Amino acid sequence: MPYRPNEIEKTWQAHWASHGSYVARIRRDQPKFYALDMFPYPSGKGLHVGHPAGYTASDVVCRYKRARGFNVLHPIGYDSFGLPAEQRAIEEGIAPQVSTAEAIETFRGQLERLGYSYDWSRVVSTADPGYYKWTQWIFTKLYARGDAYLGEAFVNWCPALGTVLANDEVIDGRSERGGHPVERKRMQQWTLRISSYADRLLQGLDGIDWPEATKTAQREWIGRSEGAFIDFAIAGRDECVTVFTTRPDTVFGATYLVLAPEHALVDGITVEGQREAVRAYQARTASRSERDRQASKEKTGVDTGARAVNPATGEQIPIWIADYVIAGYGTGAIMAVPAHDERDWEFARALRLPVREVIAGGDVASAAYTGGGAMVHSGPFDGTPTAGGEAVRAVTRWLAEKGAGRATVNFKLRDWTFARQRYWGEPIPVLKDDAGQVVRTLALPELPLELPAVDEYAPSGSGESPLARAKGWSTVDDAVTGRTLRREVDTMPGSAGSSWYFLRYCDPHNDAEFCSREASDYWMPVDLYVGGAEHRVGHLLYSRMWQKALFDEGLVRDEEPFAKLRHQGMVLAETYYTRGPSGRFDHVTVPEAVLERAEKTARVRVRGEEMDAEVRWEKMSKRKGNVVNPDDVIRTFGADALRVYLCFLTPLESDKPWQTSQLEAQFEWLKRVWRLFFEGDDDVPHAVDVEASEAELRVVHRAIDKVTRDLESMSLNTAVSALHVATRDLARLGTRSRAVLGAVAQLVAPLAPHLAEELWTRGLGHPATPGGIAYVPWPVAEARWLVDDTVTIGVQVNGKTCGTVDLALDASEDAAMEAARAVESVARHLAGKTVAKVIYKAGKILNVIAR
RNA sequence: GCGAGGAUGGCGGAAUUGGCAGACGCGCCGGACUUAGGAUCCGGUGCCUCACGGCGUGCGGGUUCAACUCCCGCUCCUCGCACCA
Repeated sequence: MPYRPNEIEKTWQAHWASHGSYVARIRRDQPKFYALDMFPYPSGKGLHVGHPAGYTASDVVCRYKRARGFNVLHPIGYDSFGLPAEQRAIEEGIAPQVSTAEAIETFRGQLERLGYSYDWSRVVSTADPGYYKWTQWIFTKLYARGDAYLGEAFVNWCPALGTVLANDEVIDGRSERGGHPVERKRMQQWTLRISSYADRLLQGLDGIDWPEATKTAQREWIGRSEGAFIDFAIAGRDECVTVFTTRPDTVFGATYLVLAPEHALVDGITVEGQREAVRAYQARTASRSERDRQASKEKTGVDTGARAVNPATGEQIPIWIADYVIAGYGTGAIMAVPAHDERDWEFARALRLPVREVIAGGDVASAAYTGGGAMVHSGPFDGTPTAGGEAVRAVTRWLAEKGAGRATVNFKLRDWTFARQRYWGEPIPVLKDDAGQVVRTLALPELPLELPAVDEYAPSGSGESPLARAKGWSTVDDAVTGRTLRREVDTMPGSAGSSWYFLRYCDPHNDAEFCSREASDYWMPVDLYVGGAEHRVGHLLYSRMWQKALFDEGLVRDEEPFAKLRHQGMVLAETYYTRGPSGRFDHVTVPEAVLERAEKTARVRVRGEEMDAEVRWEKMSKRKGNVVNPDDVIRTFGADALRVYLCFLTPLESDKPWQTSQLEAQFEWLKRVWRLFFEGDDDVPHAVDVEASEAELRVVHRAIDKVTRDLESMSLNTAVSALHVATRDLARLGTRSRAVLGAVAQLVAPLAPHLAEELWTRGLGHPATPGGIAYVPWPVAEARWLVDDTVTIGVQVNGKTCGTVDLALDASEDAAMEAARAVESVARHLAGKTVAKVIYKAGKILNVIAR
């Protein structure tokens, strides 16, 4: 019988499940290996082939590590709170608990059919009360630490829908559904003080093995900058405006101040004559969406009429408001030094404000000069060079002595708004009084605080969460305080449950603790985390913060959760665009037929009509009609072929253009592997106990060596190609050696585990053990089979290759020259010339310099 | 604008870190076997050239006996961030 993946894959999946082949236990006599996949959001649409791209890579590594004697923890679960289920609840009235449970069942089946070696006994689901009990408990810890607080935050408020929208529900300043205008509205929101971890989040990056691009993204997101606060007294008032600047050395050039329009001091300091203009400008700013603000960098602003005193010069300078100053960064106020800051320069030019040069070296009349040089027009500091930071330090010290400033470090990182006005999330375990003040958080015995059943999932219309409708739930006669209190009706964001799930996997059934120290001390940190790069500053930063908070509480040993991180590329598919109403190719379509096809264009038939289309490679998504369902692929080619294909197509981190022909090619390769082990319709095994030939040993040990090195470095595509080569060569040699074929089965096992189990047992006659081939010790490459006695090296004349020659590895230079001269093409190049010099690196190259 | 990464055949990609560029696979061309084939197998395939040979890793320089690889200067692409003081 030929290779029939559907039959053998089912058999082995059942074997692994019934024997608990991949159930992980703490074993102190073995090194541990914790491989983590970013758990999926279980959407109703099921898995698409984008998920297996990363999951396969980590599974290959896990299977390899088991064979290398590691005790592997490879869990999976579901990030099951989220908007799509909530949206379905609103639209169709289906409880998210129900639709999510269904989706999880679908996902589970699909993941099982891909042959992943997950420990299915450790599945977690963030929407499960047994799980979110601990998410809530950690929240109370954060609250106790002062890391969770009620703060004011801007939300996307849509008056027409009467609801707060998530960022991804707002497109171009309008609601995704209905296209209603969306405003920025200040609301009291639970907020996590991630900013107080900024320095540690920055420093922790130095010690972890992550893609450099991701570390850079986090560093920039955190945005540390050193500088100073400088106080500018307001003329005629007791107050002062504190600004943050990284260039205190330019303070003598500060010719005006700018406050963000939202700055708290604006109303108080604005002079009567300017009040109307200031109000109008504030209103204008509030109505402009973030997007509009970004689109136009034209400098606008209004003078408040108030004056501040420059503490360096003693001069009075105007105080303006302008939207180029961001309320949320620094102090929301700047000292403008138009001579040496491009933004200030543009503003000064647009509004005819004075420019004063205080650093020599540029022509500040024509452009801001941001380079270095000697200080000028700066009183006692004239002549001080800016190089080396001396000027900054000296001026900061001087201001500090005058009581007008101090050195500081500022971060871009803003606190994390940790509340959604939504039903489908973890209830925040807090009781408040009627004034909205927090009375207490719930204690562990009161957790989980479960979501109440509601009749209606739509937002309340007042901006409150749908939980506010559940009166019986939201009002509590509290036995602890003896008062009637109100529950928090906001829920946590999707990123809550995913910020610690990797810890719960270590001890998923623990009722007494979120995760025992014993379990986390053994399994943590994660040795390999594979997931999409889109989470580089979200989930991957939040998780690091929670880990640090838990570390501070003594609840975990490690300060960093993920020792090694790798991203997988996206799976891309061809997407067809036809002409939309605008005449441009901007309308996504799924053609009935492709009639003609060029590289980037095609002639297609859509609803019986022929038309031109553009073809682009884009990320698979349901909306674009270009998704490939793994179930369909598995039905035709098997999970093993899909796994091998995903590994082979491109390096792990590169995007993967979906090509069915390449998938088929890997299926064909697996068939060739099958035929290496079985003969004829009755599957007569080839393997016999004969001594392997030297040629066979060379092939197989070379493959062992290459595949081992490639799996270590996660170079899965080249590992597959090494196996292609070995399969081809062994087929030519007609290999029957049980030992050689055994090694082949083992090398194939991480990539195509079902096939390998079949080859190992039925093909080679090994008994089927509970653990299977994954636990058979990995073969070792013997060095003597890796080197050839003879090598083919290139022969160059004057640095240009003109032939090759086969030589003993240790051949002398004379022997090499003799052999080279015997090669006709080399002789031709040497004809009529005299050899001036010979460069010979044994086993590498022979280069003859001839004149 | 800032930051990061990249550019190798018709395509996806290799190249032990300075030593035969193009492994492996797709595609294409040709062949064997076959009643048949979505069974299987073999050969060819960077470009120019009948050939000898020449040219080739985004472009221009440089270092070197030797450069995809190192150095200098550009161009283009992709992805982030985007008035962060």
